[in-house]
Amino acid sequence: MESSTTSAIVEALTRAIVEHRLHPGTKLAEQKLANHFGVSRTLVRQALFQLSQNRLIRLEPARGAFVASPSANEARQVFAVRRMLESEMTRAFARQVTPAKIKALKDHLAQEKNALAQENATGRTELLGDFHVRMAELMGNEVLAQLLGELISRCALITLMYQTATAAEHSNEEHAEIVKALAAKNTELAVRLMDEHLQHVEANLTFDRKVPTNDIALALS
Amino acid sequence: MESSTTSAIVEALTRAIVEHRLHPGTKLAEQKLANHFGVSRTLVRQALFQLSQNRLIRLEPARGAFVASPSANEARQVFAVRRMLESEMTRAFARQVTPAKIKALKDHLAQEKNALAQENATGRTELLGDFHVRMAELMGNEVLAQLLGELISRCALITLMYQTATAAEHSNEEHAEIVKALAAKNTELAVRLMDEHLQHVEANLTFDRKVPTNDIALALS
DNA sequence: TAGACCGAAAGTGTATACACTTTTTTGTTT
DNA sequence: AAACAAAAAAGTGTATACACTTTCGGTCTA
Repeated sequence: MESSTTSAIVEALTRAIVEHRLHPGTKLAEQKLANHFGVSRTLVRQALFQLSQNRLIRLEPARGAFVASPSANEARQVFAVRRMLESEMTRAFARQVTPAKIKALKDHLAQEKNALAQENATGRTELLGDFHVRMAELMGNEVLAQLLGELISRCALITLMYQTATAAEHSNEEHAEIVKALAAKNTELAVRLMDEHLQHVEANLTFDRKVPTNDIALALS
Repeated sequence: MESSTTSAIVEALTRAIVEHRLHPGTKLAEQKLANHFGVSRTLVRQALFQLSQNRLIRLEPARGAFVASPSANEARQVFAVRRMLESEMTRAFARQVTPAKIKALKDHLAQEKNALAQENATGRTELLGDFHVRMAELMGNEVLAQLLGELISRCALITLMYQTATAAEHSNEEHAEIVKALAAKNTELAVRLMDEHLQHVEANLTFDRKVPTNDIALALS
């Protein structure tokens, strides 16, 4: 419709995929997207390539782009990596914890509570993921923060698809407990809580499928 | 010169950057690259975008592509992440170790020794990095393997630039010790050795600069 | 009716064209 | 000779053109 840059297209498609307006397997034809966004295929192709790097779509040579359908197995692998990475991150965080950092995390917890009240599935999941990224940022390690962000967005599709509202609330409570342990400088408790937390999130994912629309124009409107 | 696909361009440029035929800050003009590879700018742009995702180059809007110059600070962050990730990976590996997996690692150690003898800096560094990726693969976690691969290639520029031959030999010995600890099912020893190993690698990086050529055609020839 | 074959339509992959921006060169002024 | 300005050159960003591949519909055949 209106003029858009590549990153705008990426964002629009990301939202549509992550909010399940475009469901796994849907074909994303370049010209249709180009028409919809009012740009040439050139920009659409750039956007699609970027999305394929984020694993939100998969690019098949000469066949086109399709919304990704991450497998349960991949989800398990992602969570295994997160557990490895984040338990150690928690330990490192505990070593260099300060009152200011605790405050920053508590502020985030408050935001989470807000989002939970609003019943908005997308914003909810995003903020719950951000808690983990926030920790990385507070440690001053941008590489870690970015990596974790990618990892979380990589399973966002799955998480979003299958996380229930009560599970989300549970997450918030567990985050709070982790912060409490960190504030008390109880390193090993914090590490254990983080590990268990991630196990819970993973365990709460249910791998049934729903059937959303197939129509690109409708999904993006 | 001859016809090439996008990935061929990516590889050629990667090699040139990683082997320091193209040094940090060098401008990579699209048309010049296109002429050199005998393709249109379209393919070159795709390759450049891909390289920017790998952090080997940085893309400045309307100004072009430049070979990246990773900072010492970034290198430290990358290594901090690797220590977090890989100490836990080692622990997990120890839990599910089998004779076959030990054999696979030992085979890799032999390859490393070979590469060391050949005095080839690039192949050397590549294989030393692969040891870590190999472990991830043997655990059956592709996500972990890929992530680690990215992480290692991300600091490949730095590692390659600053790692000496004796440091490389030291790495090989430390790898061997790690494998020995794993074979003996001494989990905590293996974890500690891995952590120390990464600290050693990091400590051995020296952040002085050399001054290679600036000429694209020459560097790629 | 199922399946193979053919042609049209749709779609992707690469090259090229052109507008706009940045950089370099050149000429002028102080 | 240094500083500035304007023009030219080089380069990037986006659109379009066209070749080649895949997909789809229909027809023919067993």
